[in-house]
Amino acid sequence: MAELQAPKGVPEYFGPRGAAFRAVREALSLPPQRAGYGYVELPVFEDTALYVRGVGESTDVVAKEMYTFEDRGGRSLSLRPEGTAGVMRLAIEHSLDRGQLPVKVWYAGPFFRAERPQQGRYRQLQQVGLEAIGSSDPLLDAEVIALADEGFRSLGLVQFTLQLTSLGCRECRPGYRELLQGFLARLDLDDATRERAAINPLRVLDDKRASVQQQLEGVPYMVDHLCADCSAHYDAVRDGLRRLGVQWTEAPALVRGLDYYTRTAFEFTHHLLGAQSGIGGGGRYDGLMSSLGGQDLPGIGWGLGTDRTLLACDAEGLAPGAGPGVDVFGVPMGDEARGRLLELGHALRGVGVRFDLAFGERGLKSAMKAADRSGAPLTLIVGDQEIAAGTAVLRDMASGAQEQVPWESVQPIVLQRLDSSEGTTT
RNA sequence: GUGGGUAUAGCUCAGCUGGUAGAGCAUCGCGUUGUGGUCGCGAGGGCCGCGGGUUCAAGUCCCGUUACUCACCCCA
Repeated sequence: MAELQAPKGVPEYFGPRGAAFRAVREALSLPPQRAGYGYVELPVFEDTALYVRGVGESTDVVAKEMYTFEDRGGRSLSLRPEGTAGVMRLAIEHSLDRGQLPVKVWYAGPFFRAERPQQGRYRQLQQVGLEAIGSSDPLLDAEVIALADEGFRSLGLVQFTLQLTSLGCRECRPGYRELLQGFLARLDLDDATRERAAINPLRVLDDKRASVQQQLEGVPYMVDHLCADCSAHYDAVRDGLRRLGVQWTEAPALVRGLDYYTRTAFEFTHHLLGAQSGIGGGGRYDGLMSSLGGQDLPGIGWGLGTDRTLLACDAEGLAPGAGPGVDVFGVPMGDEARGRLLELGHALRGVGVRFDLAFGERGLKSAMKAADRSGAPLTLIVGDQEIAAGTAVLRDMASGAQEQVPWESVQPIVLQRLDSSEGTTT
């Protein structure tokens, strides 16, 4: 056991796993990029008050899962537990809300929650997120949802469901909330649940315990008590999803852990993941910006779990980012050959060929072994004979076929071979 | 925060009723001259998580502790 270990609950990715992780992140962030979302790089920590006001004081995320600390100036800071609040702050601070609307941004990176770790639940979790601020068009909701769906599908995932509901607005939610609290008050619940029912009654709906679920028979749902506007909005969202060919399941008991959600709320659930099955989720947050001191602009967004999406890929037998890391591997015999291959490789990289080289003084055999392990389809072998003849040996690793190539024509020939074997990537 | 499980080689694990440690994979080398993947041979690598106890003797039994892990809670 190593003396120094990574902090508890922090996943690390390296080797093929690192490639897979990166591939997942890219796949999830590609749809937003193609839809005109701009990249934002956000701070990893913010003023604690931002999360208390934005995410909600009563949420578990803020109440007991934040990494909060004081800096040297006595300011209370917190590692970001989610991304939306930070984007709102950035948009307000830099007056993005005064410009072209909607403001569409995406981001990716680590978030932090001090939870007890388990499969798919980490203290440092990775997300790809997106926010669209300044439009309440229900078709935007549909598009936002479709962009998430597209990301998952582009990885080859199919064993997941989109759960969809509407959480109402400040007009219809209070009435429903009272109705629900009235219902919950008559149930036999433990203290903790009773308290939750008082603070955020919606939360009780997705309690997984059978003892609670049995009693929820006949509970009123928000979707059945939407005001006319919310109801029309929800209909239009569903219509948009139909146009985009996105399938969903009505999930009236769906609850989001963050307080700011209004109207459209959704979650992507993977069927093969066990307890931590949510691979992404989001929704509308029409009152959030004004509550943080900005204009009263509506917004919608999502966060997709990069770690969990990778686990979902595992579960479905998918291997994102697999394949060789380089196209050509250099096998030198002798110092002069190594130096020449270093130069040649540099030039090859310049035209987009991925190249690696057997560094160090090693024998041909061992260098060939390294070439094999690199996965490169082509190997360039150079020794004294080749130097004398002004050539290099180009070996096709799959077939074992070798050819003498004039030094000056190595580059075009390599490009041609890579092109014809079509196994190239960027 | 609440419950359960597991800690032995880099990785995956075996080690039955206590007798001072094994396999597969991986790594490195060899199988003669400048050729990888297959095959054969060999080598390196372990305070058996940590601390205490029982015993002539503990990887093995008991207690504690720490870490990991799964589930609840919560969420990505």
